[in-house]
Amino acid sequence: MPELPEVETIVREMAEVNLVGSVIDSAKVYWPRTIEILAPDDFCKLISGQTIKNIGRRGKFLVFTLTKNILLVHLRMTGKFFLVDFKTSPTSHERVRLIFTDGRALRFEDQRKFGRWYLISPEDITKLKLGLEPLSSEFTLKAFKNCIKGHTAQIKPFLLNQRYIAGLGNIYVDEVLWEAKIHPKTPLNYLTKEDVTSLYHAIPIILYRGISNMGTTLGSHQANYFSVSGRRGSNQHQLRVFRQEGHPCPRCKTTIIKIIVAQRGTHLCPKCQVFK
DNA sequence: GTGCCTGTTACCTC
DNA sequence: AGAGGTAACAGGCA
Repeated sequence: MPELPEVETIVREMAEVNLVGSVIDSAKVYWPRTIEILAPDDFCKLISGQTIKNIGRRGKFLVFTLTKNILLVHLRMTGKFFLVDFKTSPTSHERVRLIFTDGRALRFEDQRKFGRWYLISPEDITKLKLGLEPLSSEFTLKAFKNCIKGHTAQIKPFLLNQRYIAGLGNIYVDEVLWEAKIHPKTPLNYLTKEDVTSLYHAIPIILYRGISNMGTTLGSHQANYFSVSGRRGSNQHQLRVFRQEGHPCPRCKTTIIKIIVAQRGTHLCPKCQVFK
């Protein structure tokens, strides 16, 4: 669930609640496999005493710049952060907790246990196999064309692959392809020049919309996306095709259908997005 | 209870 | 290169 807009919302909210500048007093690990690379004890020892100098994002990774290290967090399916008082007891899905010297604590909940934390040295951030940042200045039409060049894969799995463009997941890819009027199974080498241009423009449009709506929170159950303060996003009300099967296409009123592409549920308008 | 579905990614084989 | 399958894991849902 958390894709680029959700992660970006979390980053911004962490700044709003003045997490930058906080000093980590200690850490607790309730599910060891959340911590990659280091043994949980070593992780806790190493991170204790460090100050959060900055909080940013790279693709779907949260990037905490600490005094000595970089902390990368990937939320995968159900990872969530909450700011609590350090006295609050851990919840059943709490996997890691950072306790700050001011009495606050950052709780990491992750129902499905796929979320991962990586405490690395600053140099190692370059080892992330991530492609273009779609909302940065590096995402030019030229760079986009260049990253497509030579590939023959279907467009949807390509857009989901973080090594080419970083940050898109199943929801936003379906929305992008609807916006650009491209069928999800279209091979990259079949895209016209016009297709590539509309795709290039659709990506930031869809991502910025998601961010301005503070992310997508589908349904009501707990596994969903919630921001650090427990706020829901509202982008689910702006989805044009994702989980809209049976409803009319907002553009042409044709009934939205759901198919499977690369083993992923895929939503599209069969009239706007014709397979060529 | 049973089987199927789910927003992510890594790893494997062909 | 890319397609397809499996796995990690838990819970909702019919």
